[in-house]
Amino acid sequence: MKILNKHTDYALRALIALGMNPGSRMSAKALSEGQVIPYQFLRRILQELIRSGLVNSKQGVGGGVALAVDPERINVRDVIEIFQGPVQVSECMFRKQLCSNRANCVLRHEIMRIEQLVDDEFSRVSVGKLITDLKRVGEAGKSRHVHETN
Amino acid sequence: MKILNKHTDYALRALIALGMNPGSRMSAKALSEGQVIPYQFLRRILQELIRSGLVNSKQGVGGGVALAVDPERINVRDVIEIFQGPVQVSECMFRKQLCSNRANCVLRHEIMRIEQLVDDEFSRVSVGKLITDLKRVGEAGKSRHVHETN
DNA sequence: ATTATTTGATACTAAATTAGTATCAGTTTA
DNA sequence: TAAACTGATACTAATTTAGTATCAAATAAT
Ligand code: FES
Ligand code: FES
Repeated sequence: MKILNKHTDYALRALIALGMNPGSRMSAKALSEGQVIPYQFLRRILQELIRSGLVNSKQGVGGGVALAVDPERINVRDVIEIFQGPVQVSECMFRKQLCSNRANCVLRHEIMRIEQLVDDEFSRVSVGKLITDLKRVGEAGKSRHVHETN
Repeated sequence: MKILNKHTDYALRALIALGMNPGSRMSAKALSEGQVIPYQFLRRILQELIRSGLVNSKQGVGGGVALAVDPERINVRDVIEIFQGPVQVSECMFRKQLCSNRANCVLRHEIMRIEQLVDDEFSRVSVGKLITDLKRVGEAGKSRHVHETN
């Protein structure tokens, strides 16, 4: 049961990389090589991040993408939502009118509670926090990359 | 981002149905009709529940499945684990030795925290609790079915 | 102006997972 | 011995996720 998919994972890595040296504009190519993410795949992910307003872009030589908002104000929840839709544990479909008392459904109720909890927790983790933590650890540890799912 | 898949969902519905009238043994056919779950699919799900020890089975006429353990001692986490594996938000693969300080990875750390939280919460929801709640609500509401994902 | 570098838009393929179906052998009861 | 069951297992279909490819348009440097 995996919660983050590659889109989300790569997006987070890219955002963190962009936030590491503030104000930096990086090309998809550079990011792809730095974070070891398939170029074309990353391109599409970046395009979504641009559409969502989290990063801005500039075409042409010397162009690339940069954070459009303070990394403190980007949280993991946002990114999950962009690539995987809102957290929802399960959803009743009223399939063929069978579910006549959705409002009273206990399982649904419990599940929504947990769903909310997960949502809140992911909201609490900002890219900014990840960056500052990474930097602090980096002082000692010295590793370049960011994170790798699978 | 859906957390429960159909296997888990149907399994839970079956377990709840079995627990509703204690000691009852029901055939896959009856369960399938009662809960509106595709018969052959449910059969395989039940077979897994049997293997896992949560229910026992009896072959032949009048046979079927029944809960093997107290519904209070079956929780949603158990069922998720059977059908979707352990909760794991994401996992570092050490792909090509790039991830040299997994232990210090901040994203991983945060994610494991949330993972643990989700796990704990699902552990807290027992089939028994769902049943008693359902019964209480059922007094008033009067609906037959259990829950429906999608 | 021309060329190299970059994103924008979008279509496509491949792999993996999830959902669902089918079949036949063996057990139990009537 | 027939009917109602589960056990085991193989199979197909649908959906989602992951990844590739292409071409147009923008920008900057030469
Ligand atoms: S990148 Fe490997 S553990 Fe985070
Ligand atoms: S079954 Fe419809 S809400 Fe639970």
